[in-house]
Amino acid sequence: MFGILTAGDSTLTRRASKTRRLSRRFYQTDAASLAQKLLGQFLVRQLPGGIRLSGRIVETEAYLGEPDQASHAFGLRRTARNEAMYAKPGTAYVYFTYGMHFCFNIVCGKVNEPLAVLIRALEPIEGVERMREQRGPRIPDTGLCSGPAKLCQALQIDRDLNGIDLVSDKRLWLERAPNAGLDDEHILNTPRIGIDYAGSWAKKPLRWLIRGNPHVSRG
DNA sequence: CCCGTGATTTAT
DNA sequence: TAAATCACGGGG
Repeated sequence: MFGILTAGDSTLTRRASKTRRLSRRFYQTDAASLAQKLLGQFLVRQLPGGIRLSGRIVETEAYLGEPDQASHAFGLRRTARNEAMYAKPGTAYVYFTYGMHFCFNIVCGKVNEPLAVLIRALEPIEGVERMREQRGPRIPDTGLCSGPAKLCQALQIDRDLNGIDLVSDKRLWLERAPNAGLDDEHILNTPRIGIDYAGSWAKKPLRWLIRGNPHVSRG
């Protein structure tokens, strides 16, 4: 208690973060648009004990719901697992897969319109040493959050955060970055990863990444 | 390339 | 109830 504050945890930083949090309006759009708008923005995790972790979003994928064979909500499939996809824009959809991994998505569009953006990679910014404790002591910065399950492990995102509102929750939210809103020349658009089963939808270019960024899951 | 891993979904 | 699936990651 009453310890010296580190630079990253300063009162100034925390006050600024309040005014920069992304609002409901930001998420009220289609998944492809949101996926691009998210590049360069900050994902922030507040841990119990006051530790703040954050990263800059460098890779995203859009999942388009009803018509999208790769979406958990394909054909408006609605189950206990994907219920959060039908909630309001700005809701977190966190799911568990392969018996050991979590993935984090941001719901967009409108209520009952199950659109989402998968966050696939971050450039670690705050709390890098804490992330290394979560992920492994020898992992380089470029490997800490370079995949959808890696970033969940690094930021301690699990099923407890499924369904939370990113506009108001105290544990996880997004912040507007000063220099986000990248020009097209700095963005690469490719097919999505790991959805070979999705027929013609497997080929659609619904993945976006910051060109040349070393923190992405694959070049 | 292979395979761990177990919740979730889908088929009987 | 049983079988198949899986928006992954780590190790050859």
